[in-house]
Amino acid sequence: MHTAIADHIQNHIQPTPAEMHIFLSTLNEVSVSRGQFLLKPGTHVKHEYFVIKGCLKAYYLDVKGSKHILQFAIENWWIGDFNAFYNQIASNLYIEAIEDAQLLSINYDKLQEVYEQAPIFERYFRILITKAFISQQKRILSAQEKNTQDRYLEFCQSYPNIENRVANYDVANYLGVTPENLSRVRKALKKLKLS
Amino acid sequence: MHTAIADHIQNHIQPTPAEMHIFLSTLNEVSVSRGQFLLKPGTHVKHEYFVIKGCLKAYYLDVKGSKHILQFAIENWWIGDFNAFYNQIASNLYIEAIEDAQLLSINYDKLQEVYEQAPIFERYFRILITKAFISQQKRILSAQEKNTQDRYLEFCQSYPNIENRVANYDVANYLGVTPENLSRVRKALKKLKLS
DNA sequence: CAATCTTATTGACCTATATCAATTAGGATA
DNA sequence: TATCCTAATTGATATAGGTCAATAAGATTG
Repeated sequence: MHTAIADHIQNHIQPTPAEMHIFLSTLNEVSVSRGQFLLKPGTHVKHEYFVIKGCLKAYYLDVKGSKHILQFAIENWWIGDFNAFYNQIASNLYIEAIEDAQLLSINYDKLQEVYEQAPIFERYFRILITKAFISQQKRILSAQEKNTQDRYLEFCQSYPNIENRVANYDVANYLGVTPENLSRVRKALKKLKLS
Repeated sequence: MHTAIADHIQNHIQPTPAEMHIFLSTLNEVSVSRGQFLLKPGTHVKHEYFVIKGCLKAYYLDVKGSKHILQFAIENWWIGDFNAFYNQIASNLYIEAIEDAQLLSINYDKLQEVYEQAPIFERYFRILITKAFISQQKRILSAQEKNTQDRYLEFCQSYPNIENRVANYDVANYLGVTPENLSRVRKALKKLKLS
């Protein structure tokens, strides 16, 4: 039942069976249907989530009320409001299911206990956050040095088949451009492919 | 001599004196003068650096040869090519001293030993990278939702007094805008202050 | 299979920022 | 202090992408 996350863990660290058990026994199963929210702004963030099945997005609304997508998550990704979770403050994110989703949640207090009892999991999360940091850095750079077309192509490569799972307006939003602009870029790309 | 970093560590974790000793004894002192490089592209990255004194910038050149600044570092900041260090691959960054600088370096292999002998330091770096991740996320969002003027004001707040230590063209570069644009923004802000 | 609702596309126009080219202002150096 | 040299500013113009409004194309539902 927890094989997906056990595999994910073993791809990053080598815990003993006892340590693995300590971690896995803290997890809880959660399901959300398409359109439902795992988290809304103002909530005290007690959990982070590992995606077993489905697709979700994390976003917030800025002062002008515009939406900004921070992250998509599909199978084998962690999703959450890392800032609010880490600092144990109220969330300012929405996490919404784009498809019906099954997840595993980890509770903040229980995670602190895991860190005491099985410190190897400090390493697991250190590695995950390091990877997230690096890929986020690439996102900043990409936004600075590339135009919409190149960023869209890059996005399609790093999230393969995502086009079929995520609406174009959400992709546009993630890239920080308007749906209209993305539409024109996609049109230009189609033309290129044909010729 | 190592009090600055010992303080920094103690602000994040509570190691035993023995653990602290293990960590501190792996550090080496490094000095670079203004204009000199701590790291250049193509180098195998063996170290990350903690700034005791001075100011540095980390940047890279994109395919068109344009420069992009990823990070400034001043006293009590860590700086390095985290991607290359973590993955133990060749760097693609320049790290250059903007002021004469004194640093402490930590070696990759020695850090792995520290992790084995004093696992509490997994936590130290997990916390640091988490904070870096969060502040980087704010940088992405800021670039998406704000114009140059608001981003410049935000920058001045998060790096206080940096104006006196960093050239405007480097600030502009960090913000992802041209020096000309930043100059106009600064002019507009001066007018506002006067009236 | 209509009717309705949502998403995507297209067109016309606008704006923030980039680009290119001078010019000015400060620091460093002789 | 005069001379360089680099950084900052200013002006004129170009452009990618935004905004607003109108269709068109898919989905979804009764």
